[in-house]
Amino acid sequence: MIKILLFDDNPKMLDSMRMLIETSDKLIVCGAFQNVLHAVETIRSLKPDLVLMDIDMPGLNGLEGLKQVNKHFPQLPVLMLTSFDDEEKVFRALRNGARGYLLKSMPPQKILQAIEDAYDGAVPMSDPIANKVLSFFRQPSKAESNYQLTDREQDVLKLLVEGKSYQQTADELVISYETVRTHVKHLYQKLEVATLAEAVVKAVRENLVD
Amino acid sequence: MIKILLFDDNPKMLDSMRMLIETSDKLIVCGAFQNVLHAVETIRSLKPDLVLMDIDMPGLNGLEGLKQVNKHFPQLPVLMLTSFDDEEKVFRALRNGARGYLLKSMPPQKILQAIEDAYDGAVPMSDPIANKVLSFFRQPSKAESNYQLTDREQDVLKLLVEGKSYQQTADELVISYETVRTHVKHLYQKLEVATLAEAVVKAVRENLVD
DNA sequence: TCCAATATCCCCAATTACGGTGATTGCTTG
DNA sequence: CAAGCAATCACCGTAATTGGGGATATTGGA
Repeated sequence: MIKILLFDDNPKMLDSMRMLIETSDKLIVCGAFQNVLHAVETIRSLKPDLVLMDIDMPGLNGLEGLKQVNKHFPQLPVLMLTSFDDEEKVFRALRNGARGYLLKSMPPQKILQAIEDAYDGAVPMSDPIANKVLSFFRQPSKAESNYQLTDREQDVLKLLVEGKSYQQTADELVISYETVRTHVKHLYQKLEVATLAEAVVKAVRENLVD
Repeated sequence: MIKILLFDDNPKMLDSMRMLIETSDKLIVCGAFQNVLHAVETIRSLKPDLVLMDIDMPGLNGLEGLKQVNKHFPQLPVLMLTSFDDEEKVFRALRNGARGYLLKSMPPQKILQAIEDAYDGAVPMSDPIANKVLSFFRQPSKAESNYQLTDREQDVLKLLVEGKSYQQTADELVISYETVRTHVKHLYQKLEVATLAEAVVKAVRENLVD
């Protein structure tokens, strides 16, 4: 049996979550509270296997609760549960040690599954949340957006970033040294730099290559 | 029916994946290839609903394939499939538009579920992968520098990262060209690199200077 | 069809970086 | 005090880069 501890400022939500959870024969609610004021002591005495926490609570909110819990019990998985997929809160929660992030709009069966999965080491996230996380990764890759580097120029830049010399780059791309030089000249123009060091720094900082 | 296109250099893996997938009555394999050379044309003609791609392929590898596919068909979900959870590759894949990242060690039923989920807009990731992503958020990659760079070495490195030449660096620090060279030699030893480009790339990637 | 962009290749000359082997000074620590 | 380290400087020779020219071939559009 997985012992669950609930935090949600809304008593109705607390009740319906409790009922939902107890439809599962693997899960049991070991406590349910409307605030996180005594979360740490509560956890110490109830020893839950997992915490389900609403992020939008008045007073000491879910994020603070998460931080405290994570500080004292870094191994205890905390699932955040909320009605809105506020991007800012999602990332703050993940930064502060949340094990997953669920939307209340998720189908009840999926929520139960997510709890079990989280207990088993998974990182359950509602689809919209997972996609936000994904787009977070995609965003920094603004390659080919500004500088209009050609495919070949990117090939050359990539190898130079890896520390290859012009000659090594030429060999690897099976072109002549002089051709590499030409591409480099163009790269310097486009990137508005004058040395290899500047070029590779810019490439790394702005994720121009992968 | 969800049409799946497979890419994997290992023909046995290709076969077993095909068999696995066709045990599902919602999925069908519309093509299976050992390389990604003609991925774009293949997709144009077969019109798959989802692509399953091995990331470790010789020649044109999975990452390149992913990039090409994503460039031409940004809406087409691509699931990366691999044997090893190489952190670097995981993040590159996510940056380059992968819809999810699965380990071949995942239970077959979970893989099928992951494919369906991905098609429905989810971002399936094997547990170890999801946890890597989580830890990425928790620790904003502060590579603990135990390279033991001295103050002066850091001064020099900083200026080189800014694109200065040895001579410019010497002028700026009011030391001789030869002294800069000495510091650089030490930097190369400590950072275990052999060229300026490698050194500055490492410095930027690991936040060795500010 | 012509033009622009891309990719390829070449030469010359100047500058810069690299590897190795030194040395001197001053400061810290056992 | 001796040993170690950081910081400074020097010489030699080789390798690599940069900046200035110019050239040809192919391709996809206007």
